[in-house]
Formats: sequence, structure tokens, C-alpha cells
Amino acid sequence: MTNIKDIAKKAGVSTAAVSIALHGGSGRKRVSSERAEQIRRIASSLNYRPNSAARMMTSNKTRQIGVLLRNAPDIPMRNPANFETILGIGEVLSGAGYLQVLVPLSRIENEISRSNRVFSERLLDGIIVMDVHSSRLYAFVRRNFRHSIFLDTNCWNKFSCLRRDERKSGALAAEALKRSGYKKIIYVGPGRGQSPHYSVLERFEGVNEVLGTADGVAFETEEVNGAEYLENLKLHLSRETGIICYDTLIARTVHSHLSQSGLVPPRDYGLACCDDSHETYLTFPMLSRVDFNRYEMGKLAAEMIVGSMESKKRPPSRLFDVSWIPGGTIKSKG
Amino acid sequence: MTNIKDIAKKAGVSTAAVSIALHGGSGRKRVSSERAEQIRRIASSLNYRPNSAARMMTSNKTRQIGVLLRNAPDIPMRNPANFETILGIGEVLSGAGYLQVLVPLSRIENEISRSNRVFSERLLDGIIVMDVHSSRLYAFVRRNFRHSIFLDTNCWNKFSCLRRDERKSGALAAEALKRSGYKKIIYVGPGRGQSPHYSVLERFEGVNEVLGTADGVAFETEEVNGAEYLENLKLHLSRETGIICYDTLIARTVHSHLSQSGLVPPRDYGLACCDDSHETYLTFPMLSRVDFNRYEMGKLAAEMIVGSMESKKRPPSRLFDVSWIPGGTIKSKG
DNA sequence: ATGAAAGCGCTAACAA
DNA sequence: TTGTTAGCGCTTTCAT
Repeated sequence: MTNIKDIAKKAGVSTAAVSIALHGGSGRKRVSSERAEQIRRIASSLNYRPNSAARMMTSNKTRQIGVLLRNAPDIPMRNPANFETILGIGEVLSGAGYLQVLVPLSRIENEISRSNRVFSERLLDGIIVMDVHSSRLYAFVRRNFRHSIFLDTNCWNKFSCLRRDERKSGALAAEALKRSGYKKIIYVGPGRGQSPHYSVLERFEGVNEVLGTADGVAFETEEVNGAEYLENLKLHLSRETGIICYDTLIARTVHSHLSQSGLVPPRDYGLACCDDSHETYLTFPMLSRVDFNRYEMGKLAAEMIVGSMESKKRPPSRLFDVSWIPGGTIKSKG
Repeated sequence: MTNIKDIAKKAGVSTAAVSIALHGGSGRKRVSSERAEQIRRIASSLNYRPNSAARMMTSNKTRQIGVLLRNAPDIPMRNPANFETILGIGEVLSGAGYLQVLVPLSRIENEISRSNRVFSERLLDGIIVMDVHSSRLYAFVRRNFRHSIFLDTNCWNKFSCLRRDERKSGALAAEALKRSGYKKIIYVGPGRGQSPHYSVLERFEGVNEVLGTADGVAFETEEVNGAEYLENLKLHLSRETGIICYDTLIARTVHSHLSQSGLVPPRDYGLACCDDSHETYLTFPMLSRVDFNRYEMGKLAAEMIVGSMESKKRPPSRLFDVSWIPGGTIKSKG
């Protein structure tokens, strides 16, 4: 592998000149432009590729950003839509010259393993944390990484956090069904087990704010566990019934299951969803739902961390706004 | 930041002793175990974290593996199911002490950009290539990276490639519909535009082998472009009609669209799919389809590249086998 | 504008 | 078993 020494020798200049010619920012020049041009030619003729380890060492920066997420084996592929966020992050990071390092953590306990290079060595300039982790992990990240963003996690502070407005998303879905005149509305979501994602609580609260005390609407709840909830739903269904699903996975599960019995919205029941995904846009665009552009949210998170690295200021936390997509799985009017 | 020099000073030993005590493999010991223990204690009391840039430099290895994939803006989020593969890769890599670097490439032309650090510097020990790229890129990767795996790409050679048996997947879906006695069978897939993914060609060929010359079955094709194909399908549907979809995105799109008109399988038509995904397993488990465990395929790819790095041998190419999942969207017998 | 040289943190070869 | 030392490739003073 050729290095700057080889180039320096061939060009008859010092290694310093080569370094400056190749990487010296366009600040005050320190090498005549002819020399620089000549050096660049030689470099490319020698197929020179800088040794980034050496550059990392001298600059004390890796220009690598980690993205933390949960994965197998305890909850394999917990949220498929996270991919959109990751791709959004990747677009901004690669545009800014940063590498995106994916860090899957398996267990919520004991996640800060000494054997994980991400925690035991120092090869990330910053970290974007996604998913639910222990508060111990959140604290560890804040303490051990100069730059961090908590993206759609249970961690919420004044700085460095980014979340979707989950309460509003619940409220929007509930209002839409109520407005359409459904007499019975069933909220279908995961149970509030130990340390659930904050959206599990907030979406329900948003729904409950609208429907908990609403006149003329019977409000019920169906907890997702196993498959029996699907049979329950079928039994309690009528044309006056609206279903609100926590996320698109549940919405699609409910939809495909009920369609097996010939029940389809909006004819036989109303279907609304507090969540969204690009895949839903592609395969189930008629679903009445609250939008969630995870790709844009990922881009925003990446911009926040890149900005904080360049300005040395911690970015203020932000709430990602949501809006209603009418779709076609609820009836148009009472 | 503390370094081995600090530790050496505090322990009254040489830096070499520290280096060996902390990282020296369990080979022949070069430091007495008491010393080693003491050194480890001091290191952790000083909250020592090795500088990986320095280690990369001396070892001439980064222990970082890249995963190349296509992305925005020309084809944003082209294949959501790729995430499963990536998570599978991640599980094996992180278990083996490698970092997973995600490399999104935007344009198929001009993808080998000088401004992309992955290509201009040397910070990856190996690369796993996913998705469709130019043959120029495939060649570049082979030339410039000691270790590479071509995973589900158009690139196929004797070594370092991993693919699903796409022809068989087409054949399995076709046979299932034929066996059930459908009189008309429609294949719904993307058009064969310029440089399509190899599965676009092979799945169709598999289907065509079975149905092209079959007696008593009318075989038709519907190309996916825009949304009009969905209306076409609806017009030509009957209880004697079976639909074969190229992938789960199309299958779900067809399914949700037709259900809007009250048409549901297996009552009103038969629905089979040549593809699979974890999300399908979760939300549409009754879909009759050919299995595809991308997570396992990702794990296998990662094992191939890790193995090749440790054995210095290029791994022979492999074909990932598939099998039929009966599901419940086609009728049981003729 | 240019070159010489120090040093980043670590590992490995060599000496003791 | 230990300590000393010479690099790894690059950037950055500091002289010239």
C-alpha cells in the first residue's frame, strides 16, 4: 500500500507537503498550486488511499457515528420500520462524511458489555440511540460519548432528544373515528408490561383523552397478546364499530385476519391507525392513519448530531409533529 | 483520556507489559498473572479505554465490515425486507467482534465516488454487497477489498456469492396453484427493465417452466407499473383464478386493494407469493408463499466473510434453499 | 513556500 | 518474565 512517504519521494518533496496538498483544507495555502497539482497526479497514479487509522489517531476523531438498536434473540426484529429511520440517518451522515455503524444490543439487562468494542474502545464520535433500553444505558451513553441523540426512546430531556408527538397521534385517530359517528370504538394495542416504549402509553392516553368521556360512544380496549384478541375482535364487530390500532403491524394483522371471514373496512367496520410506515404507504395506502415519516425523522436526528459536533453545542430536544391521513378504511360520515 | 503509558507509570511497569496484560491473547504468557491482575485493576480504576485507531494502525486491520446497499433518492427504501438481512449480518458480526458499517449508495452510475470515504480511504476489512449495482462496482469491490461477499446480488461466481434459489421459488408457487386446480393463473411482477434484480428474471422463469406448457391452465402475466394493473386484475378475476405475486409487497398490495371491493382469498380468488418476510409472518401469516428467512441468510453471509478473514480462503458460493408454506389463501383442492 | 522532526497510542522485535 | 525501542502513517509545529 502506498503512503505519503512514497509520494513524497517520487515527487521530491517532504511528507508534510504531500499531506497538505492532499488534505489541507482550502485555508491559507501552504503549497504552491503547481506542486499541489503534481502531487495529486502522482498520488492518483500510485492509486494512493489514505490510511484512515493514522488520520483518526492524529485528529483524535473517527468520524464514525453509531446507531444503537435492540435486536435478537429476546425480541428479534422488534420494529421493522426502524429501517426507514436508519436509512434517513444514513443519507445525512454519508453526505456529511461520517460512517454509520450499526450496533445491535441483544439484552436489556447487561447490554453494556465489556466485550462490545463500541463500549470498551473509543471508535465512535457520537451515538444515536433508538428503541427501548435500560436507564443505565442511557446514562452510560451520556457519560461516555461526547455527542449523543436519543431518537424515539424513553429518554427525554431538554437536550439531544427527538420524539414523535405520540399523544397527538392517538388523539387524531380517535377524533377521526368519533367524527365519522362510530358508536363503539375499540383500541387495540400492546399491554403496558414492564418498561414499554413511551408511545405505548402516550398513544393510548391521546385516544383516552378524546374517547374516555365522549358521549354516545362506547370505548373499549383490547390487549394484544397471542392470537385470541383477533377472535375477540371478530365477535364484537359491527358496522357501528371502529377499531384504533396502535401501529401498522397490528392494523395489518387485524385487517388480514378479519378479511379471512369476509369482513372488510369500511363496509363492515372502521379501521384507523396511530402509526405509519413507508411499507404501509406502498402496500396499504388506503389505511386511515396518522402519518409518520421515519425517514425524515432519521435525517433530522442525523442533522442534530452532525450540527452538535460542528458547533460544540448540544441541540435542544424536538418534537416531531404528526397529521392525519384520511385514507379509506373508515366511513365518510355518521 | 488515559493511555497505556499512564497505566504503566502507575503500575511501575513498561507499556509493553500493559499492552500484553490487557490484550495479549491467552497464548504463551509474557506477564505474571499477579502483575496482569494488578494492571487490569489499575486500568479499570483509571477507566481506561483503548484507542482503537492506534490498534488499527499497528495491526493493519480495522475489524470493520461494510454492508453496501442502494438507497435514495433514485429508489428510496427500495427493499424494506433488507433490514432483516442486515440484522442477521449484525448478529454474527458483533458476536465475532466486528463492527457493521452501513454504506448506502444513491446512484447506480457514479457510485464509486472519490468523496465516499469507504472507497477513498481504507477503513473496512471486508464488504458485503447487497442489492443491484453496476458491474463496475462489483469489479471495484473485488479488486479493492481483500474480503467480499455478494449477497443476493446480480453478481454470481464460483466464490463469495450467496443467493436464494429463485427459480425454485417461482416453481413452488406455480405448482401449488396448479395443484389446487385453478383454471387461470396470473403472474404479477415487475417489468424486466434495465438491469433488474436477478430474482425478477428467475422467479418468472420458475413459474413459466411449470405453467408455460401446462394443460388446462390459462397462463397470463400482469406487469406492475403505476396502479392500473390492480384494476386490470379485478376485471379478470374469478373463483377459478389464481394470482402469483413476485414478492410480499405486491401480494399485500393486491390483497388490500381487492379487499376494498369485498374480494378476499381463498373465497374469491387464489393468492400465492414467491417471496416472504418476517413482517409477513407477523401481519399476514395466512399468505400462501415460498419461505425466505433473510435473517438466516444474513447470518450465513456474515459467517462466510468472517470465515474467509480467519482462514484466508475464499468461501465457495452457496445457494439458499427454499420451501413451500401452504398458508390459507389458496383453495385446498381442485 | 518548504522541509525536518516530534509525536499521536499501541504492538512487536529485540535485549536483558 | 520483564524493559527498551523502533516503527505504523499521518498531521503539525517549528525552523529555514
